[in-house]
Amino acid sequence: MSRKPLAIGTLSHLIGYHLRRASGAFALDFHEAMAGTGMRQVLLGILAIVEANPGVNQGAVGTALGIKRANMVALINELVDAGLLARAVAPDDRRAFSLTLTSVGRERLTECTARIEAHEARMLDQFTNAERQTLIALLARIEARKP
Amino acid sequence: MSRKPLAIGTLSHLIGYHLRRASGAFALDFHEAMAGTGMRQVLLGILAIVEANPGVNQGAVGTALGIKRANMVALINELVDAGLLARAVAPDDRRAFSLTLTSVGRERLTECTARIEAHEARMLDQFTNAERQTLIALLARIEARKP
DNA sequence: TATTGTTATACTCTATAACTATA
DNA sequence: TATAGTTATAGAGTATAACAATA
Repeated sequence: MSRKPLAIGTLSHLIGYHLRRASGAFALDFHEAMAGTGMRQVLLGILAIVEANPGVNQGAVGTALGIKRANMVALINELVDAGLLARAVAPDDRRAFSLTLTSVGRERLTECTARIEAHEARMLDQFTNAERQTLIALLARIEARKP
Repeated sequence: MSRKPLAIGTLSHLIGYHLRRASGAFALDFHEAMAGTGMRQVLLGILAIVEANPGVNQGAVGTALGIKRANMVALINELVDAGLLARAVAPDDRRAFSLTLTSVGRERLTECTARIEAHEARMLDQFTNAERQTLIALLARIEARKP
């Protein structure tokens, strides 16, 4: 017995609401796409940043992804324990950790990237390339707001 | 000592990543905008749905917002305890609860809606009306994907 | 003094399974 | 049997404060 969808009232014209719902839909499908890999959105985000910036400091990765220092610790431990990330004292600053991908980490990232591409293609199969570019450009302007 | 922003590598062309970041930026500013009201995104979402559908069932609200039945219980309790929501046994189905806003709930929603409008205006001050419409339309198509 | 990473902690959101009462 | 709401519980994300080592 299916019921007709409810009116969402004031929410309908709020960008924040639609962002929340769309982001949630992506997160759900992402989670399914990663089944069996043990990887999550945050962890892949970290691996991607380290791949693009080999030797980067732990704190800088957190800043780039909007993750607080205190919360980075457990995440990095998880990736190091899984053998995906190598952590070394930074040569120029003995307080800091310099992060690099291990070869296993590189492989894992490649496998997962393939899954992510499929997931994105599935979620956006009704979108033209122009629409995707438009969407990314609009979202990037929102992110660019100073925190 | 500010450092230059890192390269985000593969993430840059992923809609899912940008949705996550943009949604997070909105959530953060929303949270600040609600300081002192005790209201959160989910709670306002519920109030807005009930306002638009007086007498609606608890479960239907959850379905509309993507909240699991089990998680609705505490949220509705919170709103009822705060005197914002009235919960009555549904006249046509004694298993279900029929929800309506109290007068206090209506006032609270009005106050918060004003804050939310200001928050949206602040987040989107660089966007034209056309761009906002485009963004909402694109996001709505993502949400529309069957769960 | 300020910064990097750490620990401890708490709150919110989300997910699952088993229960009750009604239908 | 199926559905509406409930309880209990666990995992994940996020926030703050206080600390050690280093700058």
